[in-house]
Amino acid sequence: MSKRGRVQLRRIEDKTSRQVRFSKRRSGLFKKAFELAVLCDAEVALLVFSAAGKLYEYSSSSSIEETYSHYKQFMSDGKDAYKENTSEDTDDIQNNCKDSSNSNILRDIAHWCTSGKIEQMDDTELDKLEAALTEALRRIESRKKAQVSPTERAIDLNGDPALSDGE
Amino acid sequence: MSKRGRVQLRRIEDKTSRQVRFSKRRSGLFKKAFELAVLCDAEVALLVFSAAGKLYEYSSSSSIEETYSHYKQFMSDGKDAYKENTSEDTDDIQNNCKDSSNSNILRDIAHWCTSGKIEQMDDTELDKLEAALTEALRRIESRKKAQVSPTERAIDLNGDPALSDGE
DNA sequence: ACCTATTCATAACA
DNA sequence: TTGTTATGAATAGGT
Repeated sequence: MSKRGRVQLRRIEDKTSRQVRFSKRRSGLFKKAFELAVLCDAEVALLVFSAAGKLYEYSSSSSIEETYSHYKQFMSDGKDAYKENTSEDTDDIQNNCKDSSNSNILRDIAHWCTSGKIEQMDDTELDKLEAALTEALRRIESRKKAQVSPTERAIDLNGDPALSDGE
Repeated sequence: MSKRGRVQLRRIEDKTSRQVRFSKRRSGLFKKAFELAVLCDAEVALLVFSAAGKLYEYSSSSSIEETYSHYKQFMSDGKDAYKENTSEDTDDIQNNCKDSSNSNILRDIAHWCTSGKIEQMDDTELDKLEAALTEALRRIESRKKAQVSPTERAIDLNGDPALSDGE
C-alpha cells in the first residue's frame, strides 16, 4: 500500500536515490529513443550528461555529429552549413578513428560501449564481442596478479570521466 | 479486443498509424527527457527529425549548441596536442567512423589485447580499461537477458533490433 | 481527439 | 549494485 510510482517533478535530494533513479530512467529514455527511431523511421540524437559529468549518447544515424550537422543545416535553412562548418568537428573524429594507439583505445572502447551500439548488435556479433572482452579481462587480471610494486592510485589528472565515474 | 499494446520492433508500415504513433511516442520521449533532467539534475539534449523531416528538439541547458559543445569538449578532452589533420576525406571518415566501428572495435580490441600492450600500461590506465571492459560486458549481459520471453514468440520491444526494411 | 485494455516503466524494497 | 514486485504511466487500437 505504499505509494510506489508516484513521482514529483523536482530534483531528488537524496544522492543515492538520485543516482539509482538516474540510472534506471536513463535506460528507459534511451530505449524509448531507440524505439521511436525504429518504429517511426525518425532520426534521433540524444545526449545526456549525468550530474557527475559522465556522458551517455545515442544516435539512430551514424553519429551524433551527423544529426547535429543536420540540425545546423535545418536551422540555417538554405545555407551551406554542412560543408562549411564541420571542419573543426571532424578533427577529433578523425583522430579517434585513425589512432588506435595505447592512450586512445581506452576512450574508443568506452565511447563505443556507451553509444548504444551494443543494443543494436545481432546475436552473433554480440557473442564475438563478449568473447573478446572476456579474454581481454582475463589478461588484465593475469597482469594484475603479477604486480609486485604497490600501486599508485592518486587522483588521475588527465582522467576520462567515462572511464572512471561509476554511476 | 485482441492484444493491445504489444508491438514489434520494426518500422510501422501503415503511414497513418506511423504518424499517430510518432506523435504519441515523441511526446512521451520528450516528457521522459525532461523528467530525467529535472529529477536527476542531468544535462539532456534531444534532437528528433520525423520521417517527413520536421524537427523537434529539447535541451535542458540553454541550447542544443551548448550541450553539443560540451559533448565535443568531452570527446576531445586531452587530445588537443594531436591535431594532425588530413584535410581530405573528412566526410567519409565522419560517416564511416561509427558505422564500421561495430566490426572494427572487435578487431581492435582483440589485436590490441594480444599485442603486449597490456603489459606496457601503467596501473591507472589498466584500472580504467578494466572498468571499461567490465561495463561493456555488463551491457552485453543486460541485453541478452532482455531477449524474448519463452512463451511469447512475437518479438517485443526489447527484442532484436536487426531490422531491415524497405520504404 | 478521446477511451480502455494491456503492456511498460519504475519507485520502493530486498 | 543487481533483482523483484506493486503501482503508476504510456500507449495501441478502437470509437
